[in-house]
Amino acid sequence: MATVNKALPRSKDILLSSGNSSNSGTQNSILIGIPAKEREAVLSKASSLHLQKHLILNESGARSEFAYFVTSGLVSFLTVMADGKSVEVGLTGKEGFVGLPIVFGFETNLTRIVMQVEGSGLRVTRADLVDLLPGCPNLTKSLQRFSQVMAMQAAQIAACNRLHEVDRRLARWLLMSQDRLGGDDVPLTQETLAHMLGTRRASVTVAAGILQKASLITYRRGDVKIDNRDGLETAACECYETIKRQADTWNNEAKARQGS
Amino acid sequence: MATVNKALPRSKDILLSSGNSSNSGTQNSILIGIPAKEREAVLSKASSLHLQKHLILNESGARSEFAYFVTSGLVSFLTVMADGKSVEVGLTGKEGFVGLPIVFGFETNLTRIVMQVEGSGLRVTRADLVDLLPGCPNLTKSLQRFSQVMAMQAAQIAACNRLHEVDRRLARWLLMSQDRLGGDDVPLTQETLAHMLGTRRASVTVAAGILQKASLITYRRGDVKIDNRDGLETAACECYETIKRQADTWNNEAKARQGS
DNA sequence: AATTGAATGTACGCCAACGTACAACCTTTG
DNA sequence: CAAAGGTTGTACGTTGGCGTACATTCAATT
Repeated sequence: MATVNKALPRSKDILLSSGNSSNSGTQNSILIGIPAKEREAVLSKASSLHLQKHLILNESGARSEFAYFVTSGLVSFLTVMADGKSVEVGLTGKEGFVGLPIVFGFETNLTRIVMQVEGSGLRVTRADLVDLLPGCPNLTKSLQRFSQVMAMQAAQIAACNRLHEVDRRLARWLLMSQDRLGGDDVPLTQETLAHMLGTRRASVTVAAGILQKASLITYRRGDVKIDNRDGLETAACECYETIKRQADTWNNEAKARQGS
Repeated sequence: MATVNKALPRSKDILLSSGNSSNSGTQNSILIGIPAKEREAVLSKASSLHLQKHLILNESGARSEFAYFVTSGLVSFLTVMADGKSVEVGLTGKEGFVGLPIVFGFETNLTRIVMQVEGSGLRVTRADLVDLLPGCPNLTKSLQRFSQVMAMQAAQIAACNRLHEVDRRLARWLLMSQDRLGGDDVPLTQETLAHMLGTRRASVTVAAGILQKASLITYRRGDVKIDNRDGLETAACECYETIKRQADTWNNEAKARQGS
């Protein structure tokens, strides 16, 4: 069971570059989908950061000081209970954004937001983002729509976590993260997976064993490799498909806007 | 287990009045919190409806044709699986709104939205709402903030459904609905509660029995009465408190705006 | 008042997952 | 190379909830 959080590292961000980081922004779907003028405005205020594994972008219940346009890696939104148990309620990658409460004028963020797979992102301060938004209607709209996509994802995951077995949920999770990462391996320990699935580490071992025996995945310490994607889709619950349909709507939209 | 949905009644709405229903709008927190001019604009396009029990305001996956400003009753947002099992991912009453996808420009709504306790609401068509929003910045902002409140609620409920036992979840649910309904009885059958908690009807019977034996509630067929609210708060999981804090932020905000 | 149908109580075997513990294992570090 | 520490495998009894079935009770008709 999502063992009690033993001081997850709150490591220092590594600053890659600051100010007008012209090309790095082109990795994030949201920034890609807005007019160059708005994008430049954001980039002028953004710092390009390496976001290392287990970095907490926002602690549960804490004030959101920064917003992030994720450009690579895997970010997970966790609801954390008083006893340290946690469940993932959302997942995003280079198509995503962290800091929605700021956009909507809320102080704090209920969920803990963690880098599950290291990556990079563009960071903007709360104050800068608040200043930027009124002059960036397309960005604003894009972020609002993104918030809806994440809300729908949360609704589906909520039901999934209640109704489906660990091995199916694990399969769903692996597919979702592959979609967001690209490539076919997911560098994660079973401990971490347990936190996200809201289950015990031992249950993940068993579930992963089932998938491996079926030749769908192979894994070594801290690294899951997906061998048979189609098989994994069959092993996963219907929720994968449902969430994917939503996510695709979102992604296609971004691509469509890119043309304009 | 959330027994398979046997043709929930899709009963006819009962039209109470149409057009400029001047005073009925004052029951909904969102409408209360916006300037009179915007409120009047909405009311001029709204139909005041009685929303009977089990009325489906939006079917899972269906296109949202109408939006509703709820003025009384209890509305629940359910994620429904292919086999008919369901879990509640959100709950609202006279402080709420149905039709967020329309606000954000999405076609469909993933969740089924049902009247769990009969009430009333102001209905606006999709087209009318879309026309209204550009001229109503306060309303727009209010709806966007409401969407965030519901998203946070979904995140907490998601984790709760995974991590907490039926009787604690039931206690949480009763408290949440009492907050939204006022009074101290919740007119619901155990079958309905099962759908929302994502569990079997028989499990609800047992859980309700536990709460009744502890003198926290009494119930007869289709009606739960809350006898000891403080006791029920102790019996409930931490999620009740967490969600309430969020909801209060929202409600206080609405009240504050009312002064302006 | 009798009848009907819905709502509730309860019981059965069963199973997935729990909490816990410990051994085995691999990778890194000194 | 040995030690150390994180990662994984596995096992134990326990438990909450499942699926199902059937009996009971109540409320609303006729």
